[in-house]
Parts: sequence; C-alpha cells; structure tokens
Amino acid sequence: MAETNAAKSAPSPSEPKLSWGDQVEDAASSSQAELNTPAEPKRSWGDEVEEAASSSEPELNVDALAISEDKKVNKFLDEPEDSNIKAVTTGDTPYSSASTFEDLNLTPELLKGLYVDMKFQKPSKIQAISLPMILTPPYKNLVAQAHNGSGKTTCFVLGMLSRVDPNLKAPQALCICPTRELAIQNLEVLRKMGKHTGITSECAVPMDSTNYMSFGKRPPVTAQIVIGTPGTIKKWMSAKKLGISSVKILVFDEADHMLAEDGFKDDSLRIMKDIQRMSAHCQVLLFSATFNETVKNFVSRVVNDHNQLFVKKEDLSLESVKQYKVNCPDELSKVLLIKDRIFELGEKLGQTIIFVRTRNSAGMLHKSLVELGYEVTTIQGALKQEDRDKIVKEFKDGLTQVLISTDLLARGFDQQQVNLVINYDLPVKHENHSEPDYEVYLHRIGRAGRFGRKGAVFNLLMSERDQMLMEKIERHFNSQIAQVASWNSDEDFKGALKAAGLL
DNA sequence: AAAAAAT
Repeated sequence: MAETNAAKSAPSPSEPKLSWGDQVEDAASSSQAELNTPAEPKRSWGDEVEEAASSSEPELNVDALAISEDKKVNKFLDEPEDSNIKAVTTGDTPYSSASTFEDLNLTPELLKGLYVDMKFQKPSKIQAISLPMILTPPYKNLVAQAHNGSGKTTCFVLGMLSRVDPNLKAPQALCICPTRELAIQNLEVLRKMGKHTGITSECAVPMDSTNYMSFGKRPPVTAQIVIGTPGTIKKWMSAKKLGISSVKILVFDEADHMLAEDGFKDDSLRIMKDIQRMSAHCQVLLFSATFNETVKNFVSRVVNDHNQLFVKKEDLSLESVKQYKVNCPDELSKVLLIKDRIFELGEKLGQTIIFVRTRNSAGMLHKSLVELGYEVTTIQGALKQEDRDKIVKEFKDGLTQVLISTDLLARGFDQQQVNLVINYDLPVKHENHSEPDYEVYLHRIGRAGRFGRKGAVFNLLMSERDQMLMEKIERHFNSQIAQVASWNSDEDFKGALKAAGLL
C-alpha cells in the first residue's frame, strides 16, 4: 500500500466515516482492515458520481507514492498545527519531503526573500510535502488541504514565484481568491517573498474610486503574476486585457469555496477552462483548510490526474485554540458580555474579531457598542472599497483592537495578533438555518491561533436552536467544547482565558 | 431572512 501517513497518525480501525483517502484506496483495492467492512456500502451520496469518475478517469496508481519516511519527515512531528497530513500521489513521479528550503533548488534571490524578508527558517510540514510536488516536473495538479495558519499561502506563492520565467514579460501565474481582502493580502506576501527576484505582479480586484482608470484606456497586463478576484479576472480576460496564453500555473485559494455551488463555481470553471484551452499543460493548484465531501468529489472530476494532500475532519480543529460556549439569556446579554468581558479582559490580550451573520447585524452591534462608549470598527461587503481597505489596514497596523465582521473575513485573513474570536452568531447554512456551516465555523476559529499561537473562541448561544447547532458542530468535529458557566462572571472568563493559555 | 464578486 503506497499511501503514507506522513506523520504519526495512528490508524483508526473503528473510524466509521468515509474520508477523503478512502475513495482513492477503493480504486487501488486497498487491503486495509478498516475498508473491508463487508456490509457497509460506504457511500452516502449516490453512485452516479462514482460511475462517472471511474469511467472517465484513469485509475489512480498509488504505488509510486514516495513521501520518504526518514528522519527528514520526523523533524516535523512535533508541530501540532500540521500533524496528520496524508499524501496520495498518482503516476510514477517520486517525491521526497523537503526538510530545508535549499532542498527545493530555489534561486538565491528567492531564498533571500524567505530567510531575510519572511524570516522563515525551515518549511512547515505542508510546505515540506507540497512544494516538491508543485516544483517537480511534470508539474502535476495538486489538491491540498492543510490546517488553518499552517502556511498554505507560502506553498502556492513560492510555487508561482519559482515557476515563472523572469525573462518572459507576460502573465504566467494566476491566483484566484474569494475576496478582495484576501487577494490583496496574498499579493503582499508574494511581493515581500519575491522582493529580490524582479518578478512583476498585479492585483486584479475592483478598483476603488480614487484609483479609477477608464477600463478601455487600460493597457494590457504585462505583470508576470496576477492575483485577484473572479469577477475582475474574468472581465480582464474577456476584454483581452489579460493574456492567458503563457499561463502555466493557476492557483485557487480557498478552493473548496471557489468550486462550491453557492460559491464561485461557475466563474472558476470558466476561468479554468479558458486557460486550459489556451495552454493545455497549465498546472492547477487547489488549496484550502476545508473540503467537504461534495466539493471533494467534484474536485476529483474537474482536476484530472492530481496529487492530493488531505486531513481528516476530526483532526482539523487547532489544538492551540481553545473553544468555549456561553449561554446568553438574550440579545442584550450578548452585547454586555462583549462590553464587560471582551473589552475589559480580552483587549489586553491582543486583537479580537467578532463574527456576525448579516451585514445588518454587524451594523446594529457596532452601533450598540459605540453607544456604550467603546471603540470598535466593522467590515462588511457593502462598504465602499476604500473604506474596507482602510479598516483592514488600521486593524493590521494594530490601531484598532476589536473588529466586527461578516464572513467576509472568515477565510484566509491572517493577522497574528488575533487571539480571540467571538461567534456572536453561529455560522449556518444559507438554505437551512438549522444546519451549521461546518466549513465556515472552522475557518472562523482559524483566524485565531495563526501558526501555532494560542487562542480562544467564544460561541455565544442564545436559543434552543443555537444549542442544537453547537451540538452538531461538536459531533461533526468530534470535539467537546467547554462551557463557560455564567455569561456575566468575570471569574469564569478569566478561568477560560487562563485555560487557553492567554492569561 | 447570506456573504462574497461584479454586471
């Protein structure tokens, strides 16, 4: 059996649920005990997709997996934030994990960016495993899942920077992100890391009114790397302002959302197909901390012959981030809790993000807190572009301590000083508010605890429905979430923060 | 009874 546990994960024979790897193992007729439960059909979503997959795609040959299990890999076993990543490769390309950035044959300019500007010392585990897959010919497609805050951005940014030909002044790498904020953040990382390479880059997001340039007058893009949001990328492509004939690497950040039915599926597929028509050998990289079963199966149909890295959902919650639930009798008590506990206790500990469900409730909560005399900023998609930029910049510069946000910032937003996340409203599925959105929950709590830092999450529960949602979330991730005894006890909150390692 | 992008 060629599938390898790159980390110390013990096989769990009692695991009843179908996980990502199982599909592949089925195809390779695995002999692992856990897959041989005879009476189990092991499928919950119908055979239609399975048939389509087996008829249209070559069977995976997992025999060639070669994540080496030597001491190089063992170096990373103590990093909790990215333990238990499983790798499955196709074909006969051997890969070995990179224990240092030198192992990757990067240019001296890029190494300088990594060590001096980014202050990196060695690859995190997801980087050690994924970078050889990205950088080794024949440059196979990759679907990669890794924990929040474990360094996924570096994987694809480094991948883009090292695959670009510096002498060719045309777009060669494209990265699509779900929000303007994430595109800007990723471009900042890319520019910092690639500072000494001379590689050019551009952000393709809706322009703010101050930088407005008549679209027709705009010259075609010559930047070698373009990072942006789907609408703007599509617009530039169809207006022939963004040439795609030289694009050889296409990245989707937050890929599960980019390919979800209620996400950016249509835009993403359109962009992918247009590029693949122009340059057939374009490498596609899909990165996210979450891939639910539906998206997972869709992904394996749209991205052919891809290597995979994945994490079981039970292993996905960050151990360094302590999660709590608090019962609040009414709306007012939620506001008072934030006023008296979060502002008075939490503010000293670092920055806080408060997530709400709607733009409207963001505004209401903002108003209540301001009326009580507290300083807080709010971000949501209906604000003007320049206001959004300003609020994010103030928060990133540490000028503001508490930020209210819709799910605009749920994914990818990277601010290391955030160690408190408040779910003022629990995330629910759009089509059914009695069903939690597990993926969004995981992304939200991942705003705390960046790169293994300590953090705490407080889920404010107000109704029977909230209780039920919380139970479902606990069951889904197989994790017990501790209860804070009383919403209005300073001592209880101090105790919780202490237990989280923050006080 | 959404949010995101953008037309």
